[in-house]
Amino acid sequence: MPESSSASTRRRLLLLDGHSLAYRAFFALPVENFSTVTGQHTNAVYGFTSMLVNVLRDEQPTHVAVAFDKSRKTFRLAEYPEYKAKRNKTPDEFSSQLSLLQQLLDTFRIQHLVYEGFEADDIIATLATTALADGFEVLILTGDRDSLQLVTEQSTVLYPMRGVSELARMTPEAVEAKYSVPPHRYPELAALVGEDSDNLPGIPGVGPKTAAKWIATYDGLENVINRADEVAGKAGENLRAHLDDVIRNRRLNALVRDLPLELTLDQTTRVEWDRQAALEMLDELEFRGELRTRIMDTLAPEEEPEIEGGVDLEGETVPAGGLGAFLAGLGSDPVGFFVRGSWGSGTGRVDGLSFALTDGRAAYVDVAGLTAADDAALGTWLADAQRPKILHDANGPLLALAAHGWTVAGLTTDTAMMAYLVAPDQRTYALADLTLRYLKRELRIDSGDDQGLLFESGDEVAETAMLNARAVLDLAGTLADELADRGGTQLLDEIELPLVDVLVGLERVGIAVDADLLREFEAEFGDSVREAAADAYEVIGKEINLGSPKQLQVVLFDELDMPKTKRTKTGYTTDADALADLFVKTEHPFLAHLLRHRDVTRLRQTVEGLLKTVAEDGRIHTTFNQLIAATGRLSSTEPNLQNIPVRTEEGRRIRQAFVVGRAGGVAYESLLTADYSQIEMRIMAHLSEDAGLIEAFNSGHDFHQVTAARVFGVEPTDVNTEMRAKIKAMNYGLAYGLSAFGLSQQLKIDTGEAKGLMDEYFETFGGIRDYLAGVVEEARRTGFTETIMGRRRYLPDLTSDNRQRRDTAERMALNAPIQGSAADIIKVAMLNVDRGLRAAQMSSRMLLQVHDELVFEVAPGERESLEALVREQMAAAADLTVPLDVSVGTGRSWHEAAH
DNA sequence: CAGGACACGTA
DNA sequence: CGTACGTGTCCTGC
Repeated sequence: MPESSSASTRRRLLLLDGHSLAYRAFFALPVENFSTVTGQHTNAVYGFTSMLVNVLRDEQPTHVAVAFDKSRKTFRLAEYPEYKAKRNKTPDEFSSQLSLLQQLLDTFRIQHLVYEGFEADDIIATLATTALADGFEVLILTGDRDSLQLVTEQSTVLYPMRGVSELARMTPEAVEAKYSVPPHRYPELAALVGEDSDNLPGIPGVGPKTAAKWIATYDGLENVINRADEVAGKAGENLRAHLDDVIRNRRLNALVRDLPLELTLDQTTRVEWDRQAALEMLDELEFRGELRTRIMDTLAPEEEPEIEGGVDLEGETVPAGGLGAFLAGLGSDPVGFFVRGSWGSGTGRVDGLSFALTDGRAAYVDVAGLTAADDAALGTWLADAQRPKILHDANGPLLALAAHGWTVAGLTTDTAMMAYLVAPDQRTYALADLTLRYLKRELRIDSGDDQGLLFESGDEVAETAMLNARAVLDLAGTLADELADRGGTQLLDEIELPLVDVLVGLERVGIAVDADLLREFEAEFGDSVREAAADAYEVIGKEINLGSPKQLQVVLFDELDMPKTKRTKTGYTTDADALADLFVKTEHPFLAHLLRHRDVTRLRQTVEGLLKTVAEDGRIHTTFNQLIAATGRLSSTEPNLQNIPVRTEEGRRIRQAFVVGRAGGVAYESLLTADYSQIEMRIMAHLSEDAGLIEAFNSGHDFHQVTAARVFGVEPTDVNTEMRAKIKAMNYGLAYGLSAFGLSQQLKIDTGEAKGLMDEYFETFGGIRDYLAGVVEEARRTGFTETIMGRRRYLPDLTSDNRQRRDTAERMALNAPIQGSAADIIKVAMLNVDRGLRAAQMSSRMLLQVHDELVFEVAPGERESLEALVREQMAAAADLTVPLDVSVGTGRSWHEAAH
């Protein structure tokens, strides 16, 4: 932002030609390197933004505006039908970026404007003229040389050279030096020379040198025209022959300086950005890295936050021995509670705690300084369900507290959780981001006192902790209203919030592994990797990096001259599907060795990754993230235990290393796995109310077989393997928004046949077709999809103009209610199983959740009762029109417990 | 050294 | 040109 000292004396207006700059950027930056996951191209937006940011940073204008062309139908076209006629049709990849660019400017709160029938240049000329008359200094950033006529001592044109990073500073001297005419005569020169890009032909054989000489000799174009008879030579002849063109050129390249614009100069004053909105916009554009930093750092520095009033905190640090008295004074009002510490892998450490109350009081305690009495008092307060506590992203803090020996009751809400349920597509729910977004204030300590922080110990750690606790408290109210508006309160209170404790339990317990066996696998897979590599090298006669797609492409497509596969951004794919295809076509043994190498390398990596995470207790403690998946699923990290191989026997063996463990000197008896069979199709049957599908589930026979029989009109016993496989692929693909093309790819049949198959399927199960169409239609109308438990996912792209974005959003809309309802159901099952285990005072423990599967450790003597409990609670987790079928298996390892 | 691209594991 | 994730490697660009 402009510094206040000079803002009153120095007013500097920056004007940009949005269209010409974006157009330049479009051709300067490779479009294929700039597109979002949804396929929206962004190279023009990127290049424009980069230029804009640099100029804002380097020139520090006090005012700024961007002009765009309205359409090609300008007064110039009306006068001269050939105007800009040579210009190629604007590529669609460019046009779609203009509205995006305007959105970006809105987000950055920068004025932009168009004027029907005129070009961006004319708008700029008008604004520049007004501003100069008003004593402004003017900067014009444009890729259009016509604007050079606007250059004066107070008005400079910045003209992009080569690409988008270098700007030529066109002052009167620079114009004169480059074109040998003063700026106001530049259009006269251009009229003589012509302008290719505007399809304005000039005089044949007359370039800038000759034109400049004439203008100098005769003192301006008017005299050149009047005294054309005097001009000697061939060029003079041509001049006389093309006088009309020159006059027309001059008329057309004169910029209009007096458009009746509604925008006043005052309105172009730079205003501070909404940081959060800017960040969201950059997220949407997938602008990361350097440009993002440059934008945020130079133009929306955190030093100047948009604060709506400070926060009054009456802070204190609780002295040693005084915690009991402090906590007693908290009463039963909700407390914003913040835990300073670290956590992960099923454990953690608490360094400090802070509390914030609605009356403005706040306090911080350092855990290292606690007396035994403090510790006990804190334990009592934490465990008291009648003392309401609000946490932000409670999972980690609860792990840390638990590691200290404290258990928490009375967690009434979780601010990160609420933000997730309100908008599950967000990338993070960091406290500072939410504070900015929902409370419109920055979460930070200011060196000044403008936050109204009354606490002045200079202890930044304590202050920060208290501010955080206060932010949590304040956010809770705002987010609770927001969530209630979206109908998510029950989902929070009855499912997500109680689930936190269950997940903390799973993470703390972990799952036992046989590390020795893992090491054996590591060695074994390592041997296989070396063998496969050696075999591969032998075939091609040299050693390359088999893990490098780039090197593989050289070998496969250049040296071995194999047929090209599907394109990727950087070349041709070498994925397993493509390699398998190539093998069918070429039978080249290199491919077999390469595929083998891929497989065993992958398995070795998986095993190595697991070994690295085995804790001292001989168990692996994954972290279940509850706030990641937009559909409501959990995710698992460090390590991801939801993607342990199972499809191939070789990979499945890794599951032998996940074994039954022991606790408190007692060996558990086995692992038990329980999973829902075809839960997504059952949800589909329930939601679509398709009679045929419901009947298929109630028949008790093999689901894919029964549905295949219906589609093909045969008896179930007459369904062959191929028919079943096709319908199975359909069944699975339905919930993903499968296309005929996708189905044909998967089944390796032609698209016509796949189309026929889909038609036949939808003919048979018309309820499904109607349901799927209805889901998308309703989501487009309401803006969101909803699961059976009321979990919403907002999909604004359903109304996008961009086909690819819209199609993607439609598939998300098809999938979200199905996948999300399945997530709801297994979460309810986890809660009920957990309650059941505690109610029956059983020692068996839940260990893992893998989307439709739960894994348990069976305490001695509890196998039957556990199986009964799990079956009952999983089946009863939702009341659907079809039964929820649960299959159970036990064994001493995850592998053996398969069924 | 960070981060994009690619590949691939699961439901 | 099928949804939802997490992780490892290679390799480019700062």
